[in-house]
Amino acid sequence: MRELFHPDVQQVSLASLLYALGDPVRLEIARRLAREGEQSCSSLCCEVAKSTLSHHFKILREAGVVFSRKEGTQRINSLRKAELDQRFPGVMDALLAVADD
Amino acid sequence: MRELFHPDVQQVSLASLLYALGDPVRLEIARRLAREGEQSCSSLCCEVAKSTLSHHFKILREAGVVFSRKEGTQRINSLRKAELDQRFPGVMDALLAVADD
DNA sequence: TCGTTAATTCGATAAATTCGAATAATCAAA
DNA sequence: TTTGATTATTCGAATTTATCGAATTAACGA
Repeated sequence: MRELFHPDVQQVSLASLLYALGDPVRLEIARRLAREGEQSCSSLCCEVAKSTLSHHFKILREAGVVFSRKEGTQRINSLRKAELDQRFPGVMDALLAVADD
Repeated sequence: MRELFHPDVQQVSLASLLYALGDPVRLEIARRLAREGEQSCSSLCCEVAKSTLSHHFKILREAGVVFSRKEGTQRINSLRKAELDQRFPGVMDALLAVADD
């Protein structure tokens, strides 16, 4: 597995961030990473096919929402909260404070 | 022109709101409505075809972001700020405070 | 080296986006 | 009331994006 691209969050637009979070599966992933801390893709799995989940992680990663590091056969994902807070003050806190649907 | 559907904002999910705002054109429309107040579709026009703009307004409307009322041949659009604030406390304020890209 | 596990890539199908052209709705002037 | 101008929506086609299952890649451990 080659290393994955992680953008500088300063270069990410607000529209890109909202696009990444504007999907129920991706928003749920972000919420769980915020609440439960870093974890693998498979532990975050849900109702979609694993290839689709991989696609969702790619979008989250390329929007600067998550950081993924290799660990054995797994990829451990974490929310880039501090960087997002700096780039988009108050946004993630407000989003994460909204009650689940 | 028949009347348009406007959902109860209480029924709108956060993912739907973020999906609606997760497009550069639609985000710009919301920002301008917040900054400049209500206005017609055409005064908000931009780089996209008018049929595309009409589609963007439909998405914003169905996500509870904008309210559109008829006025002559125009449609006057406004941001449903108070209702959004009640449903998603702090979210719109944080988003609108982010500097333009 | 063989399995096992975890995740990505590939190829096909389904769904959404975009555009220009055509249509609809409203108003104002003749 | 009919005609023309303005504004916005709807339609149909082309492009792009999303989703799935199958195949592949990568890393580990027996």
